Amino acid sequence: MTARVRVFVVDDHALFRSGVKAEIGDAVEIVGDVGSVDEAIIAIRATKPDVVLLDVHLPNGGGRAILEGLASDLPDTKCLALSVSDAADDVIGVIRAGARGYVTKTITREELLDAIRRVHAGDAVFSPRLAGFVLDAFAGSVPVTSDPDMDRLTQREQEVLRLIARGYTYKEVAGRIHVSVKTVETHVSSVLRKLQLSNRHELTAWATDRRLL
Amino acid sequence: MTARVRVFVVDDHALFRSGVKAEIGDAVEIVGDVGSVDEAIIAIRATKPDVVLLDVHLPNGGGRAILEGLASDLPDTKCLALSVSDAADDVIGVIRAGARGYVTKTITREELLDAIRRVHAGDAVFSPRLAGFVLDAFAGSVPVTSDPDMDRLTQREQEVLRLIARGYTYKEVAGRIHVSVKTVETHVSSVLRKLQLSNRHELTAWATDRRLL
DNA sequence: GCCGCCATCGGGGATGACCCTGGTTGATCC
DNA sequence: GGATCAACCAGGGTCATCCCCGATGGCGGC
Repeated sequence: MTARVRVFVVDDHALFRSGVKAEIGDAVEIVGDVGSVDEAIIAIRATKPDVVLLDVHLPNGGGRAILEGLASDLPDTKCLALSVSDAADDVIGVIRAGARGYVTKTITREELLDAIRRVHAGDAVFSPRLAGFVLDAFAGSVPVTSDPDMDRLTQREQEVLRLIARGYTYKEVAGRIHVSVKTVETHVSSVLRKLQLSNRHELTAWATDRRLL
Repeated sequence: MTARVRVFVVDDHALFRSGVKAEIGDAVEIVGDVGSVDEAIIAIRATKPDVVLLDVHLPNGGGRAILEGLASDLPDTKCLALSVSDAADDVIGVIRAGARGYVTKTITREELLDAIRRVHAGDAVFSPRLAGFVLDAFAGSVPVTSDPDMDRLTQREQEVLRLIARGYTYKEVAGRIHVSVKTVETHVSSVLRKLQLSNRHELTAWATDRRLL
């Protein structure tokens, strides 16, 4: 560790930024810290830090807005998300936007320093429990079929549901499973009633939500 | 570590399997080891190990074939890929198929034991350098898109598009933007024509695809 | 043997979706 | 001043969607 890693801190709580500086300022070089999305994009472009510690929840778009604002302008600047949240959506969203790691604020000083060094070295760092979210989302992993709602549908109803949700008309579904349009209507009715939906658009949304397509 | 982790080893080189058993057999319980895809699927179903050490390159489909063969039958069995290859395609392929980690064979005994324990605990484990591949593929799988297609739509058309894609009826859209149903029809027609779509279902799919909702 | 559930099919009807051919207004550009 | 375009609106038609009422035959439980 000849040259200290140059770190930039983005968090809307000044107290938290002070804390970070006090805790790790001796081990890394804090080149700047701001509390808003707009300031962050400008200052990060200017200082070109090695690593950005990025709060996920910020006014005006959060950490994702910064990642998207920077786009891929700074290939040598890695972003490490640092958040109180361990919600899957937050993790996946910020990783999708380009963060190279995600750790929660419960992290210790040593763990944070290690995470910063590893991200700087090109590795990806996660609080262990969070990595699973990313893998699940990535594997497109879905199936885990135990769907109580889905189980209440008959085989035929599930078949029709899938086709309808993909946007086929009743006529097309009828042709595809070789029954009359009227039969398809009956099945769709049953599906809508059982799932307490009111039309095929809600059905599409329902299916998309569960990744049944 | 009261009960030892039950580990199954799949690798087409018997010598390597012997090596693994000799190295870590004292710290974990090796419940079986085989050298082919077919044997692996049968034996893993039978022994229900906690963790499967899985070689990526095997005759007849490799580690992916085993992951797909097991599907999600064994939710409590985690697979850790163990390979000589550090090629991005290998890493991504096997993770997509459902592996919970990927380490190279250059790993030390202690690191391997740690990886096994962490995978067993539900974490995801990577040789540091490889994690980047997964993130790249994941982030890259969704282009952030500034939309040339979208730009060809007028302001009003985009507004209508968003509402239609969310499943609102023409009447509801009309009420929401305070114009007549006929006007909505006109806008929808223009949108469908400009985007070369044939109905509102395709429009929903189009919008979902670009995450405009 | 009756009852319930499933899959199949039908008539009729109300409403929605989509297309076509029109029209008016206002802003902008040359 | 004419051309162009966005935004607005209308009539009329076809087909899709979704609901109401049925019906039949099969299959399994009690």
